[in-house]
Amino acid sequence: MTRSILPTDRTKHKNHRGIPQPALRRLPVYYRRMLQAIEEGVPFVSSDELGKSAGVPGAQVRKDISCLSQHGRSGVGYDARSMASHLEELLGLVNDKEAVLVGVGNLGRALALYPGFSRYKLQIIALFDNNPSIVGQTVGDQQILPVEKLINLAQRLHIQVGIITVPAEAAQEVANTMIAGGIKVIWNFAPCRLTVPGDILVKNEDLATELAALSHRIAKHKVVVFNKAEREDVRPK
Amino acid sequence: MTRSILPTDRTKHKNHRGIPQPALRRLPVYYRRMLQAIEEGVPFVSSDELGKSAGVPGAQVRKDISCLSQHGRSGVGYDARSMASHLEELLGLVNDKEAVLVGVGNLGRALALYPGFSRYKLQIIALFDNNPSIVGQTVGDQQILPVEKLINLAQRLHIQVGIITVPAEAAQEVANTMIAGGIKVIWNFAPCRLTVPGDILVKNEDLATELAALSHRIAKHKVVVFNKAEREDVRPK
DNA sequence: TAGATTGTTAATCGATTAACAATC
DNA sequence: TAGATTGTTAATCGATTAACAATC
Repeated sequence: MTRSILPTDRTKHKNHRGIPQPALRRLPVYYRRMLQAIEEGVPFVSSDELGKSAGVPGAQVRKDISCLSQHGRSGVGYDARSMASHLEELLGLVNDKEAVLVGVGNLGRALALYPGFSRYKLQIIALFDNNPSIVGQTVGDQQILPVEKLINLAQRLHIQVGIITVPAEAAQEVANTMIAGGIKVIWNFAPCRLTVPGDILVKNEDLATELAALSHRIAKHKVVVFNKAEREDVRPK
Repeated sequence: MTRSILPTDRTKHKNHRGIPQPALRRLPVYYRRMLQAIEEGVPFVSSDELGKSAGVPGAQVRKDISCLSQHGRSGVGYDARSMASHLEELLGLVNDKEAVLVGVGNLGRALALYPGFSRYKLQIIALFDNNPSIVGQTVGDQQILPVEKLINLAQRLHIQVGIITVPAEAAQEVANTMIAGGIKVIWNFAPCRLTVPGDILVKNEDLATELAALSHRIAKHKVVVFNKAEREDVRPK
């Protein structure tokens, strides 16, 4: 009888990585639905109702919420107020998150001025660019600073988040600079993968890739619609 | 013996919905990697190499590519040129896709000027807004038109794609207008779900939701990093 | 031939959905 | 009590990974 501390150990690490990704992406949708309910003065929302906002069945919603330490009331639904504040906590929407943004082109400008961010407590506290002709300009009420000042500023203010909105070619170098400045989370809008140390969290937001995938579906979509019409034509009576 | 044309028919509709979503989102990444190889003059790329760009193992890449009608060469890899042009075809990057954009705020402006789109043959051929103070202005070389002109223009030019970059409150109405203009694919950047007929394809690009999910991971991330450091401190020797 | 890498099958993993007793 | 809706288990579905014979 060999004592085995080998892969044979099949303990299900149920919350090994916490909430599963797909569920995590639905929670903000539930959160918004709850805010809506509160605004409308509706005190409870059912799982089916929540499911409609996210495009999933009620069973999925109940599963998602079951990994929270939050409970609904049988026959009634989920308490909008308590669920909303619980989700706020869980999603970290109550924590201030300070960010710097590098690359003040059109996209950078748009993000710097996007009102949705401050609602979720993401504050872009400094803008950087390496183009001398725009350094010194202001966006909103913020001056654009030269990239050379990034490391020092990020370190001094213990910035957590860096947003990259430069062209793909420059993205890796900007990432390196951010990391040198102690930034731990990078939100990358450049269409490329970044190489980073293991303790850095990178979230890619790649519009070009999204468009390429969408493009396929557009082509496909036309065919489907066409076939549908064809079938209707052919159908007797 | 009953002839059954019922749900009992378990034919595996392998390509029922064509390429699985997750694979579809990786293909553009492979495509970009192939372009890079071509540029570098490297004629073949292996599945492991492709996997690195997408952050998946080589086996996954081979699986993904196996649903294309494209084949690699054992012991060598995939031909960069032939694979690139095949992916271009499959993803519909060769087809011209004409789009209109409604909501010329900062984000709309950024998208209208985004160079990545034209590379994939998405052409934004008209910009609309309902704010009289910006109607008539130009962005790039395009005039901003009043929304009232959308239906007519979309119908006349058989526009396929509509891009929504208005605030959440206005998004549904804009979507309705687009649909009335015969638009079949909607790329929605407003943080809300749209209600549309079944033959309309909606792709949501919801930055606020992404941020909320990211926010959770930021909070989580700090804990993980902290624990790691803790463990290192505690470790003997 | 020897070495590398494919295409594919089978095993694993994880997420979605259906169903229903428990509960308000 | 009757009706509605939860929380959870079991069944299903689909995607990822491992492994390896076939092939260049």
